[in-house]
Amino acid sequence: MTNTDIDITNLREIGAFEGSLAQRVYLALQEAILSLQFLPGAVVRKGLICEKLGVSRSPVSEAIARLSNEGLVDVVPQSATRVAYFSMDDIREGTFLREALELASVAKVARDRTDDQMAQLNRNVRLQALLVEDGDFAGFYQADEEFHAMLMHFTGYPRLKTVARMVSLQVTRARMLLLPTPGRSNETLEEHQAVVDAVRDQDPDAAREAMRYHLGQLMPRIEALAEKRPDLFQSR
Amino acid sequence: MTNTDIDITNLREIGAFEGSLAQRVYLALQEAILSLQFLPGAVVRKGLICEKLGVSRSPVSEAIARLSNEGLVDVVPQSATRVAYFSMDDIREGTFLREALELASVAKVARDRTDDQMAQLNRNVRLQALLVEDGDFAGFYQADEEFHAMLMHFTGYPRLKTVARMVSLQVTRARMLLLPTPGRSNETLEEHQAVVDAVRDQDPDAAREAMRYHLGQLMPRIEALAEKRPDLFQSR
DNA sequence: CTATGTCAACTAACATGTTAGTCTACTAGA
DNA sequence: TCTAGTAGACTAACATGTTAGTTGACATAG
Repeated sequence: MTNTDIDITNLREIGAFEGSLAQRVYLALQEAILSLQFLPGAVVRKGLICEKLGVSRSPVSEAIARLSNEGLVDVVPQSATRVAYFSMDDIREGTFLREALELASVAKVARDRTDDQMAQLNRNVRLQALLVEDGDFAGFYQADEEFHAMLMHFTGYPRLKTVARMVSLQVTRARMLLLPTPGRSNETLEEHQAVVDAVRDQDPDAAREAMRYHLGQLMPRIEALAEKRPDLFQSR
Repeated sequence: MTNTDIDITNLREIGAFEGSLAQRVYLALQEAILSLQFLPGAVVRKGLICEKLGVSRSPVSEAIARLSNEGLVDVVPQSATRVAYFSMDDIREGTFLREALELASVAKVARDRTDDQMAQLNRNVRLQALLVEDGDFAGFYQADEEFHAMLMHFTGYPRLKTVARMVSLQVTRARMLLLPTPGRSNETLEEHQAVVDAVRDQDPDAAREAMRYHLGQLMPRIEALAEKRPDLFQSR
């Protein structure tokens, strides 16, 4: 049982974010949790955060309420708040929900896509190829995220991206532990290309299957990880 | 432009709910909004709610923050909070998201179902048949909700039901305006039966299609409604 | 040495006071 | 009469004070 506090120095100043104080505190905390600068089990102290960020407890409370709602922290009423442990159950569920949304999206986009959207997808994938060639992993990661965001954007449903992000936050956090695997970028790129090909052909079923295969590559790698870092996981 | 306040008398006392004060206030307000006792465009006044429910502004603020997150109210910073208007865009998006989750769920359940789960589904559908026979619309509505909740529960993913509910809150609210249509209960029952049959046969594709057809019946009826009650809708 | 009961310290939850941004209504000018 | 500017009232957002529930350490009994 870790009884450690969070390392408050790993919290970015709220000046780096936009919106209301509550929103900025929320973003700062979320970033620290997702990037594992706040480790699972660490106690989140409102007082410390207020002091560090120079705000009162109100916006911090609202931020923590949201994080709790997303399952990134566990609140014990009248007692304490801790950074949530990883849970294979949560990750599996997040993967399922994410897949459901992502498959429905790509199928719809394959049906309804415009030529302009097709051009944007092509451009993104060609960018990915360049980044792989250069060995720019960080850049590739970002282009990867953009690829998926782009598909969701093309559905015309603005909340979709937010919902997809929310349901798979635990998965996102787990991904942070995954080191770049040799050759994986190349495979990822090919999988993305297969999705784009199916969208180009306006073949919803093929697009679904290509995306399903692509997404299916993640879970086994996370499961392998759970073996290596049991300290971060919680059976409950 | 309606400038009316909400009718505070239509708010149930928080004694009727469980959990923290914030949670109870949230449930009370959500109920009033979903049941259209609070009409779109009405101004939600914190002061009035505090007075009526006998709590301070803190729990009310947290409740409103959650409702805002779900899109049931629109908050104008430093100014006012209003009950959100209906929006066909939101409803269409909610329908899409709900369908994505529901189809993935029913397909999974069709694959993995146990005999015990099958028995529960059969029992529910038989109950529905009885309620239709008796013309008990309220009871049928509830059994309908339970049917869908049951399928999601059988996936083994506990958050699924919550997420599905959240993304389709606008749809739920719109459904409240739909009066029971003669003969529709019978059709609904048949559609549910088709889903159960496919699950019984452990045929994921058939289950998906049966569910897709079933869910597809709702949207046209809501669109018809938008014509009749333009006062509740907002183009934006 | 282990189990159990008590108590003090700490925290989330709640209440209330304060600030600053927005809307509206009124006024003045065209 | 209509527009534009302005001031005042009102509200959400934020700060701070208060309450009550949980936890965990320590002592005491078995």
